[in-house]
Amino acid sequence: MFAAYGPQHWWPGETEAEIVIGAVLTQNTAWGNVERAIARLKQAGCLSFEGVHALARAELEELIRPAGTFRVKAKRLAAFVDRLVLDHAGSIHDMLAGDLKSVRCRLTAIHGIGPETADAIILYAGRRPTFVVDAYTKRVLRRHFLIDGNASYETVRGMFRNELVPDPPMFNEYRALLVKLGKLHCRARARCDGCPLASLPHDPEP
DNA sequence: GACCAGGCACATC
DNA sequence: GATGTGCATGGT
Repeated sequence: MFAAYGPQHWWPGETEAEIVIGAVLTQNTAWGNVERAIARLKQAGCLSFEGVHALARAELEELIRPAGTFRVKAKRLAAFVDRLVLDHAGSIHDMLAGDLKSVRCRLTAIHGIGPETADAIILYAGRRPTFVVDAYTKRVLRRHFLIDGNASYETVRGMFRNELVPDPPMFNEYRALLVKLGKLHCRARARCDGCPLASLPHDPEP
């Protein structure tokens, strides 16, 4: 995939705060809408943990509105920065330090941070070796008959963790390339009845 | 107008 | 433990 598509330059964010905020905002949301919300936060001078923490809930909601489900996501971002400030004195490095299992539990205990968002934060903001499993990853693996349709998040994550050298930059690139390929699969199937992809399992599994 | 997009929490069975 | 539903915007 790397030979075919080259580096994907993920995560598209400059700071740890921007990565975390993007990870929450992109939940069930197209990235283009997330970019617009992030641009509004930046414009308001609030694209930081302190900035988000200082905002009133209604202000935060209004700024991130383009990303959709803005009330839900404002609550989740507020929950994250609250834990960051209260438990780690506002230090993201402190929050992401310690053994990976503990860090993962710490993150998933926060309202609005599920397994995928936690792994995205750990890999892309913490640059630590955990694999992010998303719908595209499952789609690509399933269409290559590497998993079946009901494989759990942890099962798929375990495949990468057990069979690859835990190298964060490689995990970063691998997952980004899976998303790239997953999108191509999706589009190719949508417009090309005769292409070889059409013979692969449908989504969802028939 | 329907469907989907780099999920998650919550209710219910 | 498995399944269903609400959240809400913007692009196709």
